[in-house]
Amino acid sequence: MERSPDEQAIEKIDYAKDQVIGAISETMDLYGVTPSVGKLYATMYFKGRMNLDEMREELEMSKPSMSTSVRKLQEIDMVKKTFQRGSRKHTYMAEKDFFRSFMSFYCKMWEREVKMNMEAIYEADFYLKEVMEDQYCSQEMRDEANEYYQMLESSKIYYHWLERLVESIRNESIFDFLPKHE
Amino acid sequence: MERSPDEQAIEKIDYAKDQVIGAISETMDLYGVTPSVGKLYATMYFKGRMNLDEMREELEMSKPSMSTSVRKLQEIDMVKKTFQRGSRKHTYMAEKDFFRSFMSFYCKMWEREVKMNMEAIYEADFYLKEVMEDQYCSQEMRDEANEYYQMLESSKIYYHWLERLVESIRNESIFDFLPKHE
DNA sequence: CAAAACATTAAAATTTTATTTAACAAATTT
DNA sequence: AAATTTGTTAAATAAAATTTTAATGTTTTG
Repeated sequence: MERSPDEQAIEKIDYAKDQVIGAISETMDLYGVTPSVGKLYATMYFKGRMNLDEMREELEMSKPSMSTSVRKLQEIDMVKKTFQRGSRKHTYMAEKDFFRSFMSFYCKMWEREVKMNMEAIYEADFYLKEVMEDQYCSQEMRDEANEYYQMLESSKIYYHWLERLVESIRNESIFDFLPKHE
Repeated sequence: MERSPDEQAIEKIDYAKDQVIGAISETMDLYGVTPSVGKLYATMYFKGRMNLDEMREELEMSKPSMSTSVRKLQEIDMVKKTFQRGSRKHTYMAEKDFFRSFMSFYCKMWEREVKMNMEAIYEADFYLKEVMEDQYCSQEMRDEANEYYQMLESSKIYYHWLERLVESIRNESIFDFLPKHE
């Protein structure tokens, strides 16, 4: 069975793409997505823009599944909705700049981590202080409260650092420290 | 029903701890662990060292469950095995320095991301180059191969940057740029 | 070295999460 | 405005992951 040079080329290109698609979707668990969502992103990475039917055909999955997957990808800014006139189908495009995905994702996540934990700490601080300052408590109780208070106090250093890390990513000053091109 | 100052203090301290435990375990999805693993870590965070039976009692779960949870936490360096003589039970201690957990976890993950994707890219490059240099292929094929090649080429910039980010965390030069204490 | 204590693995059960089919809603075109 | 196309939600199913009970292995102690 003879194959033309172009037919061989198609095979090679597909193989090349599959390698990269596999690696991307496998490492995308870091971004908290399932393998199939990862595979969708990686597939879109090699395509211009896609509508839901094209995704469904490419991944051989149902349309509602594509709908939810693409929304998850939009939430973490890895896919953008594109406005294509002419067709009335919604079209989407993968964010191809990994720096942007990185920046957007980790900033969001780390901000959430800081916010939730700081709120909890402030609440906890209030009650721990009450115990620490309560003259009618035993010394043991006040010591225990103080111990936890100090732990939380030192964890604040980390959360503030994380806040500044996010800031340095948002304002891109991180790239002064670590340039994109070395 | 009268409660003594110490009884009230216990309640307050427990409430304070629960706030923080809730926040930590809720945000620990970032570290790719389930809520119950997160809750175990957060619980251990407030205890000195614990053995499996103490964990089981505290979280009201089975022992094998604690065994697997604690192993997961060890894998991401958030829990260390401690050697306690006297008792023959294994004891474990939570890593309380969030900087260390951060550094260890993200370095490992990002290194894995770089390694897997770079390997895939090198493999892909090989086949894409073959197509690009094949004189018998149509121009369209060669162009397509080249297009993908360029995409991968530019993604390498990101992976190399990630590599340097990991390095700066490992050698702690990141803290020259962003000191722990601002 | 046998018995006891503890931890881990294996299998089963439960729960959760992902996916699909089917129904519904929204929008566009005729 | 009716009909058609498209997208999303809801309910049902399937798949995967977590948790438990039961069995096994390992270490320590008497």
